[in-house]
Amino acid sequence: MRLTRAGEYAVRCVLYLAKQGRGVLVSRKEIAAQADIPGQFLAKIAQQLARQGIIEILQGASGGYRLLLAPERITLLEVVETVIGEIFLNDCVGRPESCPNSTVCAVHRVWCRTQQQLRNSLDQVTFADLASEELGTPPTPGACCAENPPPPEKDLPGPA
Amino acid sequence: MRLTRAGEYAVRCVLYLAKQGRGVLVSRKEIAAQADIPGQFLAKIAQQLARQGIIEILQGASGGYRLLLAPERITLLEVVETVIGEIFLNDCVGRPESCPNSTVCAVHRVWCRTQQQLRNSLDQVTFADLASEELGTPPTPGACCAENPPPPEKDLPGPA
DNA sequence: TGATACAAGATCAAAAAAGTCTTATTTACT
DNA sequence: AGTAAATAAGACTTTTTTGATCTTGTATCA
Repeated sequence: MRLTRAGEYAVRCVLYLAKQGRGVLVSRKEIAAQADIPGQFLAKIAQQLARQGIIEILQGASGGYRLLLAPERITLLEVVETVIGEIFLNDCVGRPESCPNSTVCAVHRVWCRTQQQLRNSLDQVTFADLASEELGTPPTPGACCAENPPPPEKDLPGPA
Repeated sequence: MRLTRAGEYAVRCVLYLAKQGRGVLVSRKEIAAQADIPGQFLAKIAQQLARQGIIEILQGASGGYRLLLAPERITLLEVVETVIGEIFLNDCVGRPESCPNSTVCAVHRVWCRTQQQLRNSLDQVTFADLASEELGTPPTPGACCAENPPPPEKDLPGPA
């Protein structure tokens, strides 16, 4: 139930490229070193990103990768799903046949709805947002998790 | 990036018990058969649910499981997290040390926020909702995924 | 034409998930 | 008390997924 390493690497890669600016050629070696990604692994991820049209790969000596699209047009969802496939919270959502009664199943509907919500959220964040936020604004102290505690624990009466 | 089978089974188990009514004793065998869960696997899952105080386990001949709480007080999130642990969309959220610059990282903040949103959504669905919806209301034709298509594909200009 | 850089698929290793097995304990019934 | 029926608990096994590397091949520049 979490992002895979490949997904994380893809995000790092695109973010690094976004920071350099669209169209700027960067060697795989540099990205791997700077973003802390195993070189060969990055190669495979990059190929997926290229197939998706997000980056362009230049071969040959002094080859490398560069961002093909404007960072404003690349969303977090896009990059993540390019690498890990469409996000499914539950098998039954992705493969209806795995759940014979999915049309009747109330739980099924909840998963569908929640999943869409999640995907929409990720689809609203662009790499322009991410890059600028990271270059400019300082940490925005406490804008993160600490301020968004998990839903309050239900006050269970405790095991009888 | 999806619910594990154990999580799915836990939901099925609790839902089945919720349909029978709170406090009604049901044998593990029956649950396993009706909800299509491997018996031994169910045993382990049930133990976790019991530890959490959601169900009660009765041993001995004519033993079985029963719902300890009112279905209105059990949320989908609770059941799921009881079995698979707290939901993390990304490693860096769960273990800040795995991402040295999490305070600066814009992506990190997005994951945090989105994760909270997801968890909140699941926390708002109770098993009373699920059970009643399944017993009463018919399929609500097309209230599901089909009506909630994935975020429109960004119109990528395609690989140059 | 050789050195450098990426491509692409095969392969390997480690981790997680899914399920099973075995032994022990608890309870009901006779 | 003794036996059968039910679950407990943890070890163990198998399968799948993930993460990463290796190898061979192709493209480009000097």
